Amino acid sequence: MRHLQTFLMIEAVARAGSMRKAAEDMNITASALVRRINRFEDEFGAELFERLPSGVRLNSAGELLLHHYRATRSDLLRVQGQVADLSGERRGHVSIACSQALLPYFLPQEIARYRADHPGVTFSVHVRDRAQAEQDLASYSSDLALVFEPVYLVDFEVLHVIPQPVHVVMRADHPLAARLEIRLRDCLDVPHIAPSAKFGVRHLLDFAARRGSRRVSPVVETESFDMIRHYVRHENVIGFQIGIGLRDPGDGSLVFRPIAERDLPAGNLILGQMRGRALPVASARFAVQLAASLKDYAAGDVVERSGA
Amino acid sequence: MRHLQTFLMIEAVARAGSMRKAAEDMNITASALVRRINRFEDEFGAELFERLPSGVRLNSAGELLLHHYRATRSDLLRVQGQVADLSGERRGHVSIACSQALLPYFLPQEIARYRADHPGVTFSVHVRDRAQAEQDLASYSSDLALVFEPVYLVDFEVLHVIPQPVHVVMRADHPLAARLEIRLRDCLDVPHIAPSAKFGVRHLLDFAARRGSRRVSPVVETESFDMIRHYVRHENVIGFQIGIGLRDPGDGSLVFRPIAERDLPAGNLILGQMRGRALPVASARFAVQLAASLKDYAAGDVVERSGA
DNA sequence: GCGATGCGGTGCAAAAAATGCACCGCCCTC
DNA sequence: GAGGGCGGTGCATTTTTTGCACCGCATCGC
Repeated sequence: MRHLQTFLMIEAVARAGSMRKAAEDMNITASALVRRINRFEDEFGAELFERLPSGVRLNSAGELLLHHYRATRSDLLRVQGQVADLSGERRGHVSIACSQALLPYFLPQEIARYRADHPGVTFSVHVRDRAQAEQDLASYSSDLALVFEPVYLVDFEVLHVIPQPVHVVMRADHPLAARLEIRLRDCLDVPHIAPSAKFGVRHLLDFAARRGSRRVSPVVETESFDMIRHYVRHENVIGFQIGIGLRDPGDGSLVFRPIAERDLPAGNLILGQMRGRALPVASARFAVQLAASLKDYAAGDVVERSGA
Repeated sequence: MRHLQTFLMIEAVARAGSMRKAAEDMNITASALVRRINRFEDEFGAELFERLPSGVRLNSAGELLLHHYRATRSDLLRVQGQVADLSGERRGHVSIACSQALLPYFLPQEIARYRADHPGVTFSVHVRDRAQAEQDLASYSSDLALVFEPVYLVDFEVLHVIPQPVHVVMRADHPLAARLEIRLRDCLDVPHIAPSAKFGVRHLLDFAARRGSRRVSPVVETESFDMIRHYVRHENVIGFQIGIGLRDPGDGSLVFRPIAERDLPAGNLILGQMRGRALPVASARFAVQLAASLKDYAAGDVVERSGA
């Protein structure tokens, strides 16, 4: 859409912090960009940037305008999708911010299933921790968020919730693998690899450990759950992950066990959107499918998938 | 704002029903307009108009887009107002759709009071019946609506309500003027002038009359309450109006009396906006003032103003 | 202390986009 | 079947936008 080009430039300048850098990003000369910005500021009736010696920075007017622009752009895309939809094309785009646990099994399966019915719909999947996911929604960067234990900002609107107990991941020959029930203290007594503090799983572990006057002290701390799943094969430590991110590899090499609920209450896996926003048709429909699948998952498949 | 010019043209075409007429309205040639529309349709990915031999008409894609555009424009104006506000200018514009009863006394007084504090704020006052007022909100033509007995569409969000009994308006020498209490049947027994069916006052009268197996049969029916107030001076009939639209002229020539509540329950005067919409600062503040004034009015001044 | 560097901004000419004019084919009306 | 109104198009013109060269200014590094 051509009429929003000036806004694209404003956004680029805000991101780059400098008109010249932004001009390079947009493949135009600095002078052209400077004049567009200045002309728009004149028409708009207020400056959007503070001019600093080292460049420019959005002022509050600019922040307000940028937010308006993002809302406008997102709404226009929604309308465009709606129009394509009513002409029977079933086109559209879904952008979703999600926690890492969804990446290996759940989300690929869901996206593939959706695309089987609607091949014209494309997807963006953004891996975000729980705080970033909500920022993504607020800035219209993502339509949907599927996150474990979100921070719950005011603009987060919950579409569906399922409980997710934290599981222990370990090799089949780990001493704890034989236990029928795994207590939190057992986990903390043996060497463990854990995600860093910004993730929901770690947050729950830290909280529960403090309650028992213990501390989570991982031998390896990482931001990648993939790393966790693979590391336990190399050194015989235990890792942590929520059930939906785990599936039996089939060769019996890895074992998952939920941690006793009295020690560590299950966290929530939450599907949400930005409060009050009208989603594009494709995103709205995908959200419905996700909610249904989550419901099925919570109802039936937990045992099968978390068993050894 | 320049970047929305194409939308202005689309709106003009939709209104005119013909590209050539719209081009004249916009003071450009038909060819320029045709090409802008066609180019936009290409970029957008769908036609916005049905091409008929006699001209063009919006299709559903066009309707969707036009709604998006109106929302966008209104939001941009809101942002502009907010920015002006944070620079301390207190500029802005308030557009309000209201029933006729508010025109003679209440609204002028409120607007003047608001403008005394904020001289930079301008107003548009649109006289609308109760159905039109809600359409105005839905199409972003008005920020606020102050209407008697609205039809209550889904997108109408109530900000404040006060009850308004229907009053009888008559010359001081009318036989009913001497009564302490006026019954509905008394009104229907004597010649009367009444507003037409689309107004709330008439709606209440019709409903109550039917309940008593009577009919409202006015000697004059009009769309103007001004007409009603003045006509009763020339022929000795009774008229109807809600209290807020009446004030004693001071010379004792006219008399107002509420109709007995057991015959005709009081209607509601409602201040509202479009559901979920973020109002411009000026409109939001004016709405707060209106709500406060309505509350005061309902609490205290009714007796004084409706008395002879 | 003093160039060197990077910043936003400006004058001017070239390039690109939008517009106006004349005109086409079409359909309906009279 | 002629006339008028409709949307649409080729082409020259006008308007707008862009690129290039350059300015004044502040900062940083030596």
